[in-house]
Amino acid sequence: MNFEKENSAGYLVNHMARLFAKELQQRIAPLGIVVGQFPILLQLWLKDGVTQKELLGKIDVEQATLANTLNRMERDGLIKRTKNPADARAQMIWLTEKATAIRNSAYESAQSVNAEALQVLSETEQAHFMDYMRRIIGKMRSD
Amino acid sequence: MNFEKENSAGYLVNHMARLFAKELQQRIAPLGIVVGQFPILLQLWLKDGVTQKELLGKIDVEQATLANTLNRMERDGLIKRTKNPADARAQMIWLTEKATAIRNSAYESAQSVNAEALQVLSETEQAHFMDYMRRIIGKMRSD
DNA sequence: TTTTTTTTCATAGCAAGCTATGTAATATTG
DNA sequence: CAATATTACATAGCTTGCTATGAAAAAAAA
Repeated sequence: MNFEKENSAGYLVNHMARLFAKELQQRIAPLGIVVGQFPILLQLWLKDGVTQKELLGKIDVEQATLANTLNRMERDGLIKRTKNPADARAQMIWLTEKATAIRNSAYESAQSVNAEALQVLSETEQAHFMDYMRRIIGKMRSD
Repeated sequence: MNFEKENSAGYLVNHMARLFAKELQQRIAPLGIVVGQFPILLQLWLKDGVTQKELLGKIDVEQATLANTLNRMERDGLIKRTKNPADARAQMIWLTEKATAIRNSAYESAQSVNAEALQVLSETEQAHFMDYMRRIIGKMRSD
């Protein structure tokens, strides 16, 4: 029995993910942010002043991962946290000026990584590729 | 300007990779191995008694990552290292009995993860999906 | 009201990945 | 041969992710 990594979906998926992350990392480094902060920023750019719980519902990582990343974001001056008057356990998470200022540049970085990576596929293929990923993710999260 | 993560290839790729890893992790845990060791084992099952350099050439991680993972594999009794008589800097890496014994079970675990994940795609779609990933990876490694 | 359960977040501890840098052995060059 | 460069691997230090567990506040139940 043999097992060729180039024929293993899991292997390719993992490799591809690291290449995407590495590329994005390089492009956003000048903005003073890192890849793990990206999904959180995306959500906070849509709406801040939310609790960690609310954020967690929008982001596909575990609670502990989010908590740790938020700590680093606070350390890096990207977010601030205020008390929630309605619930002493929860806090409200707010973007700083620094974080709001880089929004468009960050969007552009991500868009350009995506566009360049998918450049090897035709428009139709790109659409299929995205569709396949959404279906696979949908399946895997559910079981 | 808006940015929907569900429309971002990079986001989906990252999410999918974590789902694959999590799934594989669960299935190989009983074998006494973890996901990061998997690619290295795959290669060593093909051919052991190699130097770290040789291994590195077959595996898509950085040298430091490989060195660290090899240390944990040695700690976990999966590999042993012997001196290379021809070059005192290099060592030869050998699988232990424990590692060779789990080979087929490990293959099966990975195959089943792949098969179940891709189950949501038709045979043709699966082939296209793999092809797309190989093309994207090929593009991204080269620049 | 007191007790118990649940909720919200934090922390500990680990793996896996990266970049940057160190170290000893080998190869090359002057 | 001596000096220098390169090679093979290790180590330091960080981020991102996970599971498991703890702690305090809030909610529910007794």
